[in-house]
Amino acid sequence: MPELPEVETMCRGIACFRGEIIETALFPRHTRRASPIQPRPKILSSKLQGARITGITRLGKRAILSVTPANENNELFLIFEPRMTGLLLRVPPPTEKHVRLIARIKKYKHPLIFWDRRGLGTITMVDKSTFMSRFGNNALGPDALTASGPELYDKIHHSKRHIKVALLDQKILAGIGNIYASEILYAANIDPRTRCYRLSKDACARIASASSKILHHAIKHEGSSIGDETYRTADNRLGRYQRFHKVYGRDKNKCRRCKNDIQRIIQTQRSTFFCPSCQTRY
DNA sequence: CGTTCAACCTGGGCGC
DNA sequence: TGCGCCCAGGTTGAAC
Repeated sequence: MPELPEVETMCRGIACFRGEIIETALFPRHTRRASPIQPRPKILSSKLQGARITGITRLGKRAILSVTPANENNELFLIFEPRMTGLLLRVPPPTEKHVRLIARIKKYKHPLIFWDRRGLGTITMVDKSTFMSRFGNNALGPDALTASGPELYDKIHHSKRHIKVALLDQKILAGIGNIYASEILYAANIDPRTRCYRLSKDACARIASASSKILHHAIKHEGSSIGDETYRTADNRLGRYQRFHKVYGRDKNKCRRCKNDIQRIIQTQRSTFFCPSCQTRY
């Protein structure tokens, strides 16, 4: 679910907790352990108890809380990876059933909650050096909100992959997922099946600029909420950017620009939406 | 080497 | 109604 705009909105929604102290951290049910570096709930609880939240930032599609444990000076990083259905909430969750973390915050009536229906999301904690090696510039491309055309061109001009598939690769640009990849390519007038090496510097500049524009616009409208058990803001409201989608989920509808049919195709097992007449293939 | 694919999960929607 | 199947915003590591 959450891509860059949704995770950015979550981070802004819980920004009030910056500087505050975590009283207790409970893990009421299993949270998937996707990596051996992921500390067990017991360890997480003890590190978080009494810790101060010193920063709340987004890195690609992850939300990062910088925390300083009660009896330590070193800063640790608590990393939330929502994947498909994870939410960070500061109000009561949609159901109690899928609550994965309850962090009581001093001075606040409601705790910080990580809620995840499908349970594919992860919560991990690392020190600074592990953070840099796992999530630094080698592991992640430049942020899709601010990346430039030349940066994108450098990353992809040698590649045979379809541009849509490359945009989903977090090492190329960080933050783009399946919804915004389709929307960005529509805005840049580029067919998602175009091979990367065929894209000119100018075309890469159009993609970078469309990426920045669309993601900023989506943040302004607090992300995209589609379907029922869907993305919510930290105070449990729906996002509104789905109203602005030009192609995603609009197959069998008409292109708003040219009135031809929007098409849905499958690329590496995932849906891509585009307008064959507005988006040119190079 | 670059690229693709199955697996990780739950639950809603659909056809029979 | 109910069952089985398909599908969904992401990431990873194994397989090709």
